[in-house]
Amino acid sequence: MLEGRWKLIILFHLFGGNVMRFSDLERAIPAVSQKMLIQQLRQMENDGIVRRIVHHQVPPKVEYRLTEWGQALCPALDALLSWAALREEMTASGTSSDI
Amino acid sequence: MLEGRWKLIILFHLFGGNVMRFSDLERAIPAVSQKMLIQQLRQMENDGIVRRIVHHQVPPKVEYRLTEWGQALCPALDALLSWAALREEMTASGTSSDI
DNA sequence: CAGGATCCATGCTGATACTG
DNA sequence: CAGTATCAGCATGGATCCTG
Repeated sequence: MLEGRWKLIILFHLFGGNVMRFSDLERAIPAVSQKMLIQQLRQMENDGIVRRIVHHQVPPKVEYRLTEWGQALCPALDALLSWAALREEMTASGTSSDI
Repeated sequence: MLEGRWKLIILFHLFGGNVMRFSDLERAIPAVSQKMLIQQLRQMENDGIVRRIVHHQVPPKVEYRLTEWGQALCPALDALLSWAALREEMTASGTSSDI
């Protein structure tokens, strides 16, 4: 469901009702390849977390946003983030958040 | 941190302060191989999520439990579970929880 | 009982090139 | 712009056998 290196990173960019185009996400996450980006977006689309909106134009325009259910994930991920942050209080190890 | 197929499953068995022996975990999670079980336990030990307690006996006895920080993960995972459960209310798709 | 060691299959990942 | 196709590399996962 949420496995895959990029899912969470993508979600963080989509939270708060953010609507992003494919190229927006590419720019926001420079480390990801197009293949991985589209792959993980498609998976989340199938899982009902992300909604894909195609605007039939030239040039093409495709937007991604969270579904209602996807938005509901927000508090859970916040809890995970604060858990990860809690570690730094206890150990002061400088590695940033990989959940 | 929490990647790997078995981490969450292991954690669920350890929550609530549960103390389990290696063989207990093997029995509780029949699908996991010994190699995977020990590997993921070791990783979580290194990450400070799980504590490993060796009793020097014959036969050997090794117990696993959560660290303080590991216990702190509980509410976050609960949030994830209720999120997953929310799906069934909305879609009624019978697939059980894979997060 | 609680692992360690080894070998092997799979799959995820990424770089690159191409398309409607 | 928003993808698709292809190929290669490495990590992950698993089965089996062995040990203190």
